[in-house]
Amino acid sequence: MKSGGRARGYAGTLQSQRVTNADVARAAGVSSMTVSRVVNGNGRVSDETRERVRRAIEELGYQPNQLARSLTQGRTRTIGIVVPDITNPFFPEIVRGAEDAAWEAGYTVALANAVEDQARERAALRNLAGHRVDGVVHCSPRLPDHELAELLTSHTAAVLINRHAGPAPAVSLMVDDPLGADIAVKHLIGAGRTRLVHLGGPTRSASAGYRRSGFLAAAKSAGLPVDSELLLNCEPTEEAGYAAVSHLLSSSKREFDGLVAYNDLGALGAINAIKHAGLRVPDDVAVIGCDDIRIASLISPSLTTLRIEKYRMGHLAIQTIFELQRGGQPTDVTFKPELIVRESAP
Amino acid sequence: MKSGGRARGYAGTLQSQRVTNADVARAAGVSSMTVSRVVNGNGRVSDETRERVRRAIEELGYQPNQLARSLTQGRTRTIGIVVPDITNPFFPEIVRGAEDAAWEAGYTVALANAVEDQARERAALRNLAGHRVDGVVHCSPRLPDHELAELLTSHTAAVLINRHAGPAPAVSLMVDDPLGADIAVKHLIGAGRTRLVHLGGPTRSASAGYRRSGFLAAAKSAGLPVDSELLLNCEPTEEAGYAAVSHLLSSSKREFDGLVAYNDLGALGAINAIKHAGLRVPDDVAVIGCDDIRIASLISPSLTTLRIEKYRMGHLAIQTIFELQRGGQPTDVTFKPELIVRESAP
DNA sequence: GCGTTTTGTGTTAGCGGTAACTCCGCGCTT
DNA sequence: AAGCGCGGAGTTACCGCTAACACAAAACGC
Repeated sequence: MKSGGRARGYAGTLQSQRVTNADVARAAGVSSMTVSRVVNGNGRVSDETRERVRRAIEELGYQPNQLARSLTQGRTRTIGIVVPDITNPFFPEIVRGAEDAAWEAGYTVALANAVEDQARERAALRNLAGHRVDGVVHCSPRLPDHELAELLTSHTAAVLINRHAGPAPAVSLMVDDPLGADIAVKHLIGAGRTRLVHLGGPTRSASAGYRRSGFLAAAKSAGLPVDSELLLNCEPTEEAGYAAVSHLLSSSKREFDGLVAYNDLGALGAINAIKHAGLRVPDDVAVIGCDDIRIASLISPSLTTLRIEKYRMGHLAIQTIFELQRGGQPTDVTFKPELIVRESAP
Repeated sequence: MKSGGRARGYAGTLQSQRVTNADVARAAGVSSMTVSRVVNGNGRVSDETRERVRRAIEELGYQPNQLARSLTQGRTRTIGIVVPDITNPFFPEIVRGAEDAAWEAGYTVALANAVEDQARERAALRNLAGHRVDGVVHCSPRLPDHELAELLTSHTAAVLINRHAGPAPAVSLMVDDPLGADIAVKHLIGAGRTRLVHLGGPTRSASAGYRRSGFLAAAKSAGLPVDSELLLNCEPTEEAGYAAVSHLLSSSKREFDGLVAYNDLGALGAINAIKHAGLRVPDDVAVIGCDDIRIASLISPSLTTLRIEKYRMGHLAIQTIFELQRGGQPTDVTFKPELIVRESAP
């Protein structure tokens, strides 16, 4: 990086003084109440006056102050979204779905990254509450149950993604992890694989827990022995997956022919580690991921994975917030994962 | 997707009545001004009183209303970020960098997707202005110069990423596209490639324009003839890149041995199209992308590409906003791309 | 023609904070 | 003893907007 270009003064930008309701009123020769009525389209205003006000608004470039509006109306038309890390490709689609839904309803989205750091996650939730967001969508919360519950009580509406609400006053949008694990394990067994590795996610992630127990249950019900040394845990990244599987391969316990990963990123790391060790995917080890992020279909071998409807989850999350605002009692929703068979586990 | 789970009443969540400044004051037996002073840590308050107020805040779970605060102070401690599409892997890193920088300073981020739709981009900018964000970071704006300039005047501070400000009152953070194109073209020539395709981005994207002219200039200075039929344009997605290159391959003009893409996603599509046509990368066609998104190193063949420091751009964007707030005159900054040589163009 | 509604608009009072000023009492000069 | 400075509060007004009520003029009913 290097600096270049020219300096830019800002004198011209500092709006001499923000145009207010009252300015418009003065210009149009009416009271500010009338302006408010025109802007919000409620109350009675004669056509003639409305036109005059409209023109004044136009000329002055009046832009209602949402802060003041929110203060009187008791709602901000803003919704907070908390994600562990927006650079994890699982989340942008959720956020996009959420933003689209919010947008359709004239709402704004405030985004916070928890950064796999409980303190920041906590602070983010508090901060959003301070900003009086009308609701929060919290993706894959890492906070312990009781703390999460307490923090959510200061929000008017909350939706959790990938986490049971437990004691928390929230609606949950879940993925059917046991089902997903069952599908994955059965698929591998169907392909003749019998020694399976489970590459799990971070232990503080609830969904990592759900997926691991789903894996164990599925293996058990299929009559497959599970070697505890083949149960790994790592951060949800390619690097961590690579490291974990490399380590396993370099140990004595390198005999396995199938691997189920917590997420696609980890699966990618696993595949690279396996290749690096001179083994082939899927010939020596078949790999199944989870999430179906974009990249899954683009790598080679392309990744067999459990597809999760991320966009729809995000979209539904916002609509659920709205439903809560209306006083409705939306129920938890569980999304069924779908196995997308590609090359890594045909 | 299927519905399940239990209904959740919200009776317990609706905070009976939000705790205000005045409530705390009453509980502590002081005036609300004193509460304010304790919260903000300014003004004089005796240790004893401070302690009393602290306790009251704690007990009541008081959370200052940022709206009211913003209204009196004339700033929101919120910054808006507009991106074309958060699901394009180029942007999450920028957003993450920005959010981290904002976070460090106690700021909140409001996110808007322009969705490759000018109307929505416009509306997003207006909406953020209505929310009185203290500044906007606008990534790859697609709006025409004059309109962009006008919309930005209603913001107190603006930083553009990947776009020259032109008449707009904003600071720009740019990538040195001519340099990047030059590096890419020279690299291909160095590898003996002489017939190059340029897979450009959307025509309404400014950076697409910069990169195309950079490509043309580089080719010219290298004495390479440029066939206009080898100059393509497409949306910045894998699908579009695939389609564009497939189309080219199925036409008569299929003789080319190198390709420079507007972005990595397009490059991926191109590679898949080339493979699909029975050709090999890099043997028959060498491909160079741009951005160095995560996936670039994970696919096969791994992608040679121009690395852009996305996180740092996002981080710097926010710091530049702060600098503008302080009345500074930050200059435009140009980031130098770095060629990361991988398998697709060794 | 005189109440009664309807219509169009203004007035008032906050929403929850904080800036700016005021006020009181005490110790310290001189 | 009068004056001053200062620590530690409280008062007032206002940020920009809107809910709720008030009220005059016009339209209506019989």
